[in-house]
Amino acid sequence: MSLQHILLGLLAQPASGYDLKQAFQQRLSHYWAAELAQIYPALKRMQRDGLLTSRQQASDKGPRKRIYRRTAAGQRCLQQWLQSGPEVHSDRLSWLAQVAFLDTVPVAEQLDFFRLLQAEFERHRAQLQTIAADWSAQDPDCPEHLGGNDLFAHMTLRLGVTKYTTIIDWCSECLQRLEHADAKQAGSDHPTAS
Amino acid sequence: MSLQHILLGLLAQPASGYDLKQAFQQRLSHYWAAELAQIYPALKRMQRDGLLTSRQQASDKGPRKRIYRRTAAGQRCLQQWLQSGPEVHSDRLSWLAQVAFLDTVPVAEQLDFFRLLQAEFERHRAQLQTIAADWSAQDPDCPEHLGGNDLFAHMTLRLGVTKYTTIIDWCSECLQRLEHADAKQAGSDHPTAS
DNA sequence: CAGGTCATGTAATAAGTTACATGATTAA
DNA sequence: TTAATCATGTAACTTATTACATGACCTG
Repeated sequence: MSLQHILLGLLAQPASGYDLKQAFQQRLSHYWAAELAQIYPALKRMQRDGLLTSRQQASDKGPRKRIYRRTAAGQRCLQQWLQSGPEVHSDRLSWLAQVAFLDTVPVAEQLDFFRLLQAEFERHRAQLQTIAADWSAQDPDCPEHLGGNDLFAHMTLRLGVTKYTTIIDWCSECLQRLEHADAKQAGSDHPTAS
Repeated sequence: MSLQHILLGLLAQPASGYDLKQAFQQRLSHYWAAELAQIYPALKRMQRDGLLTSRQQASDKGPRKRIYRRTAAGQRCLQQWLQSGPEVHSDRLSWLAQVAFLDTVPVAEQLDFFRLLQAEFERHRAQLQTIAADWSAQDPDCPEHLGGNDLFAHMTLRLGVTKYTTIIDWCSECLQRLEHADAKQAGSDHPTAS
């Protein structure tokens, strides 16, 4: 159950469930998502288990918040997660499963599929590049000399960009292969007048 | 619910639940996993919904199997899935979330983490490369002239290899950055005798 | 006859999503 | 005053994992 550990990680600063949801969107959106309906019960459970404490606090805007903070046990739990080595589960990439069965639709739709996929990942990459640009605008010699959490945040950002680039390039390659195969096919069906 | 659609895709040839589990391991393992405990009920439900038919059949080895095959409705359902465009959900890469919080452990463990991660993905890549090698051993001019389902199977294989390579290279980069940052840190703590 | 693989299932639990319900505060 | 945002939660449902139960058949 990684959600618990991720919440502990995000709680380096005390925060409410609502704050944490925003942190997910801002910091982890391209590799983890969580709904409020999942976050609130998780926080409650973690408090019950002694990993967190909470107290209510007036907000600058809107109603009172319930602010959570890690206990010493919460700290330990986070450390253990990180010290237990990387958690690599098998991915669930349904779009890639779709590719595996794409031979059951006509070529025109195969091409559409890859074009849509490429556009989708170009959007994803653009989002990350915007973040990266903001970052280096604020701090000119950015990739160097980053310390503490910023270093790791930058690493995850960088992997995101290169991973999306890998997929975008692969889409181009697939499109070329399909066009090539399609041309050969058309050639044998309808040989030129010669 | 992609599992249903993936099962439909795998059922290009009639197969039993047990056969399908093996197909998952052999064909989709690096981007989708499914347990028998998930497959059997899914097949039952799909038959109830008219997407599949089944009949019992003696096996060459072991007890009788229940062989499933797609109905016309099942075919249509698969086509619709593919024609509805790529299904891109946000990934859940807990190891990447771990990286995001790695500033809370000592440098030595940060290094260990990336070394383990790199080794893990090197294993993954090696698996795929074995498959790719078998493939081109059987068929010398393999990447060219592939048609039908083989073309798409080859595409997914290729993405797997390049994606793992991207991650492996990124690990090297991260290790370098950490060693560099650590050297600077050590330098300021313990300046050389000069 | 013991251990392995083939083969099919159920039960209990965990994790995640969608929909619903409530209410405060603030800016237009 | 009305829409947006802030804020917290519950209920129902779907999806996925782990553990358990059963039994046929085959090899040594």
